Amino acid sequence: MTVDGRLARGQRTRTAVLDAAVSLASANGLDGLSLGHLAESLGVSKSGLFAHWRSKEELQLATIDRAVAQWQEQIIGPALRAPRGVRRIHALHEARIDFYAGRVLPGGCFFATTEFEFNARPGAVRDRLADVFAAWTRFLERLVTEAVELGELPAGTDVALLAYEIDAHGIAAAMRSRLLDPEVTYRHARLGVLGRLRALCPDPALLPEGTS
Amino acid sequence: MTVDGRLARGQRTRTAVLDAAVSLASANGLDGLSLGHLAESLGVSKSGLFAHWRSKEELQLATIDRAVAQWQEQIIGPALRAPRGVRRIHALHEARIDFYAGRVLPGGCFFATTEFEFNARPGAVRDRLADVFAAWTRFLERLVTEAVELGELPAGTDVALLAYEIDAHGIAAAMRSRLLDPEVTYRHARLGVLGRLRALCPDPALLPEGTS
DNA sequence: AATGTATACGACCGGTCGGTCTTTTTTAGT
DNA sequence: ACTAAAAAAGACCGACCGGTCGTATACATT
Repeated sequence: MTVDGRLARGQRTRTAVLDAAVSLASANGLDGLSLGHLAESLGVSKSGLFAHWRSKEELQLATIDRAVAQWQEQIIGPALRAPRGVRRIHALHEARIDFYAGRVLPGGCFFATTEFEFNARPGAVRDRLADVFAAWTRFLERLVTEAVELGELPAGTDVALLAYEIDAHGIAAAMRSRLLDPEVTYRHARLGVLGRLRALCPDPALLPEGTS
Repeated sequence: MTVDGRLARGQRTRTAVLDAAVSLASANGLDGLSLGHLAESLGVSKSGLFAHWRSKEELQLATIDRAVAQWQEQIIGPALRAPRGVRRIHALHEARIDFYAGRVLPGGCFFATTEFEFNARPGAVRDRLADVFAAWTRFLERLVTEAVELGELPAGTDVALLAYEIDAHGIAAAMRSRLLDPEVTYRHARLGVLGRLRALCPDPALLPEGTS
């Protein structure tokens, strides 16, 4: 342990370091995350980080895992408390928008940023990101499939396409943090998926009011 | 001039360098574009680049301008050859998709990549990118406004929102080059905007067949 | 062919990066 | 209070970055 208990061994402090890493990486990217800057922002020497993670890549992987955990706690969790079907899809989407709308730091979604960085760079980080995205896609498709099975969406719904649309709308909302009108971005994110669901769902009472 | 005439002064070779810069920057980002790598890929010494551009930032700005020129030649131009209204909007969207679908290099859209990089980094490059995006948004909104004025879209259409949707669909198509199913990406990009226009346009004969 | 000039090149500079190593400080046990 | 173990700190390394400079070379003119 350290003098002031700010960091060092122990799971609690480890996640504190990773939370800072997620925050910095969301703004500057997982590569742009300099170990020196990270250490400085934590009030720690750079070499101290190497006591807990052997290399930068290992810290990057741990950072991804931490971001996934945050994602599950703050987005997946609330969505699963809504009833199955289109209401759960809608709740998930709202949770995503709230999650990013509440962010003070620029850079938008951690995963959108890192995806751009490692898109064309093979390696362990890219593989991990691919796994995360595959799981996220499967989760979205499962939610859409459930809504179809409940009769809340038409039987012929293109599950993969609708899941992609839901995802893409949220990504677009997260990525344009500065250069475009944030009010339009917000309207697009809120109304895009909602309007799509309302157009497909035969029971309008399941979704709140709103036009797209 | 050089021995083999591959580059050096003259507008033609200058644009050749910038085309290579656009290509590399699309994959690795405008910052990740190392002057050493760019020079090596062109068979030129790094210092030779500084004879034509004083600094990396100046070359980055020139690269942006070159990408804009490519954009106008290959996307804006074909779209303007289509009749005003929803058909022009659709033609523009098709040209974008074809443009990126034909790319062999990964990384997707040059502007999407660079936007992520310079989103939160003030400077001349960010300002230039902001200008490009503002002009692009104005162009899209003008196309939508024209379609409304022609009666091909409802009078109450939310121009800014629809323009944003058209843009976001294309961005989403360009960005997910590796980690997600490209076939779904393509379907989403093709059918998303088309379905949106068909839902809004009272005259279905103006648009090709297709479901979303 | 000789010469003057423009130009491309290799070497080099300061700075930052990820990563290692040695030293110093702090903690825990007796 | 003394010692041993653990850990944080800081100096340091090689590699790479953007950028500069002196030099060698190839061209154009006469």
